[in-house]
Amino acid sequence: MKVDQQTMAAHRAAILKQAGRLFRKRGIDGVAVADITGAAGLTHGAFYGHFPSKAALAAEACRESLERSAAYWRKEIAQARRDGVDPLAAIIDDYLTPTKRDQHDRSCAITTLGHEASRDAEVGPAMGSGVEALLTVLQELVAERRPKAGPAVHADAALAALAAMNGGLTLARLLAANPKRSAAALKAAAALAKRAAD
Amino acid sequence: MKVDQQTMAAHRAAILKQAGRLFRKRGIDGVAVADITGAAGLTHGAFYGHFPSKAALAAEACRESLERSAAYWRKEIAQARRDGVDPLAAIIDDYLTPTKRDQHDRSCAITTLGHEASRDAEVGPAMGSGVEALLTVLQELVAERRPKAGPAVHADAALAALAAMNGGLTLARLLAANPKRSAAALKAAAALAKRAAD
DNA sequence: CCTTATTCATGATAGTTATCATGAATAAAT
DNA sequence: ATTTATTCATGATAACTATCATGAATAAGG
Repeated sequence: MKVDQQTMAAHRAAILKQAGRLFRKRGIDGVAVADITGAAGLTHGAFYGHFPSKAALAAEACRESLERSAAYWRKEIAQARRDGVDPLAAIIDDYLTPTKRDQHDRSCAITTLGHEASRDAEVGPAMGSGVEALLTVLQELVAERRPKAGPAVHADAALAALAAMNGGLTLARLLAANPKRSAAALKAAAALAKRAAD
Repeated sequence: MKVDQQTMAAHRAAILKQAGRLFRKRGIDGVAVADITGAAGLTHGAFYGHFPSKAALAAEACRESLERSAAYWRKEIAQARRDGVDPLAAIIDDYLTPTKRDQHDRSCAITTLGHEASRDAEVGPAMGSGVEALLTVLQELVAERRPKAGPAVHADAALAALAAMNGGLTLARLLAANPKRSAAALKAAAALAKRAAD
């Protein structure tokens, strides 16, 4: 049952999208190829026509997830400017929301998949390039705030801010059994991430 | 082939130790029970006499790994005091070392296992209690530095510092393909973690 | 000593999963 | 319209792995 190129492209995109969602939710090892194709409305047989292996899909899904996040950040920035709000604070606060803490499949792939990715020779580097996309966005915002500082300073501030954001989300999840502590982790990490830019 | 209580306790400890090491290196899903018992010098048959399930082992290994880290931090603190060095800076710098970045099996379990753990109802809370052990150590150091501030401030600073440390290690690993960027991540995160305490 | 309880090794078992093989259906090309 | 190429569904296959069952060896207790 051959399908036209358009639907085939849609199938591929659906597989990629569901992979991004399911991998974040249950981890790469926690999801079977059949789960992904099933969520995309196909059967497992369709898979190997689109991707050479599960690892290749994981690599592409990780990169794509992060690039999608970067694009989302840019939208948030534009909205914040319209609202007269600090764009960096808007990004950070949205990243460290209780909602995102609880819905793994909608939160940053660095946090949910970072380590499973960094163990894999194929997936790790792919994810690294996605990380750079996020850092670029942050770096631009830092540069705007501190025009007198050099690019190295901007780059370091972006790295530090993202580290605090990512770590804060991880801690908040591990402390989920104690809601107050978990909320405190989100708040403290957000505050520190903001300081990183100053 | 029954063994005496002492060797049996040693076997159990060996399983736990190897589990901590292998889980950090390859992830919980990436290690088979037989791998762990094998590394401990036993066969898979010995396992279920010591632990009711692999998940139970994972929970205990995670908690134990972090408590071991907390104990290690206390030793580092004592040494730093003898050397007249800032204890907090010593801990942070040691956490964010290139060596620890590269040797996953010797680094902090929060970073290597945090998300695999937080997805599991049994392992996540066990790890949360280990996280609290680490936070307690950091909080004491912050309290020492800022005696005038209240305990809530100390707690927040500890959370923020650990977030930056953990996130910095994650980023450094994902950026490993680019050594300069990776090193910059370690450095920037360390600097920010130190600021968290001030 | 001799009995008993127990630890570990060996060997199933059952379930899962990545990947491959085949064929039906159909888009695209002629 | 007919042929060709290709996408997806169905159905293997071959590993792998958590866990259980059994038995040999032996520590502990009498």
